[in-house]
Amino acid sequence: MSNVHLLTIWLNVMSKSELDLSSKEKILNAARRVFIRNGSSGARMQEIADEAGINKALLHYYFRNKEGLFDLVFNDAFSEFIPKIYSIFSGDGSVMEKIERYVETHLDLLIKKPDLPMFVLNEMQRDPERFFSGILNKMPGAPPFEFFLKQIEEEMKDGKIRTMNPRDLWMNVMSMTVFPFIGEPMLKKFLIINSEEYRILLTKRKESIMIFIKQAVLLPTPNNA
Amino acid sequence: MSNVHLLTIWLNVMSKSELDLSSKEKILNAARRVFIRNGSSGARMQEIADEAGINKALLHYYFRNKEGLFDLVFNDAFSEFIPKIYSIFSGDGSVMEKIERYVETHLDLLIKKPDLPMFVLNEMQRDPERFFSGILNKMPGAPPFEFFLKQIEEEMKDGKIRTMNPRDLWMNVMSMTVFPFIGEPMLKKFLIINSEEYRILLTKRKESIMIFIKQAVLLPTPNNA
DNA sequence: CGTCTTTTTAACCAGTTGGTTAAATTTTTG
DNA sequence: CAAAAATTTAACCAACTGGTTAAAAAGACG
Repeated sequence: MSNVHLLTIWLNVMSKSELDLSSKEKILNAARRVFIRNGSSGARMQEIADEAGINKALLHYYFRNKEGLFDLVFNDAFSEFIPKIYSIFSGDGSVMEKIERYVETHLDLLIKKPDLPMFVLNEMQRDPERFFSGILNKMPGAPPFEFFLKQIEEEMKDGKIRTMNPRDLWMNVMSMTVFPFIGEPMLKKFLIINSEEYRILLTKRKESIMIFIKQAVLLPTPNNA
Repeated sequence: MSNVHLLTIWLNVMSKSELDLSSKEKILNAARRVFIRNGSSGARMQEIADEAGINKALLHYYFRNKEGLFDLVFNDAFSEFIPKIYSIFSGDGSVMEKIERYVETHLDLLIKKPDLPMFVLNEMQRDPERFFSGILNKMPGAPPFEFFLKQIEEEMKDGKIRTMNPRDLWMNVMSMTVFPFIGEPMLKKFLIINSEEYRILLTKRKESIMIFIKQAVLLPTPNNA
């Protein structure tokens, strides 16, 4: 009863004082790492507390329960990604320019947080609804996906890019961008390289992917030299 | 003490009478589904028993513990995949022929068991050693990966395929083949299609991928028409 | 029918885990 | 300094979970 009231007050204070410095963020970062490492059910609250350098009581002092903590971490994973995707695909530019901007943006983000896609896709497959009821439909404006698909079709009709199923094109682009961060252990075995060499490969990935896509998709321009 | 002995006898009997009909296989299939659905730590023995249509006692009657059951399921996932990969990449044929055989083979397998890659890659990232100490190094003969990488380099020198980092090529091929089975929930949202349409897309994927790769990689043959 | 294996029932247990609580202690802050 | 907030300590609990056990019941089989 009074518990709920105290919580409300506390939440207001917290969101107002944008200076959530150490402890709360330490916990969130620790939680992300532990959730990624062990999965949502494999993660232990004690482990999160240890990793954050605090104790379990304080953990529950800031975050009511495991589920809530997980949701926060999960939505955080999209808070950076989705808005960027929206702005890229709904903005100006040719199909190839948008693809290039997407590859660059997503790659930069994933190199900073390589464990994210495994975490996100894993939990998304476990509960797809969470994705739908999360950030995705809280974005302002219509999703740019339909618009972008039509744009692809138009450029195909105009002979700017090779004719193919637009969805296959998009699938290929996203696959080549994201999969290396998911299949790392297997790919390292197949490609016979260690973690260092793998990271170097990822660094050069943007150019590699774009050349590959352009060769596959771009038609030799007939008008100018 | 006598427990171990009984177990040994029981194992022999079991492996000899290759007629493990219903119950054992029912359990294994159920286990795979539950492990995929909930992850290794999220899976409950009771749930596996329920899904298999038997009870927990019988489950432990056939499989000592959760860990052993999981290992069986995990290795089963590779028992079909790895040998095929080995035979494709160590066999005869041009780079493009091998890529085509790989895409076709892996795609066929994944369409039958779409949940497998998420399961495998997930647990592989959690414990990469298991993969190394599993089927991979129990295969006869040297791994064909190094050989295939060299074959790619040779064909590039010979001007048969476009020059690029062979590892990037392999990475792209594998990404486009596997990722659609991992990113389904997200891709369905982005591509604005339902599960049925998505499955149709996957069916036509082999041709789509191969055309894409050929355009990206194949040089126009200079000698013949 | 009698024997052997499979399967069920049902109770039980020890360890783990998420979560609580209350008091003490420390840090911050006005 | 004094009040308030943050953090720790430590004990505790209910629920769940993997796993065991023993006896009974149901099938399979010669």
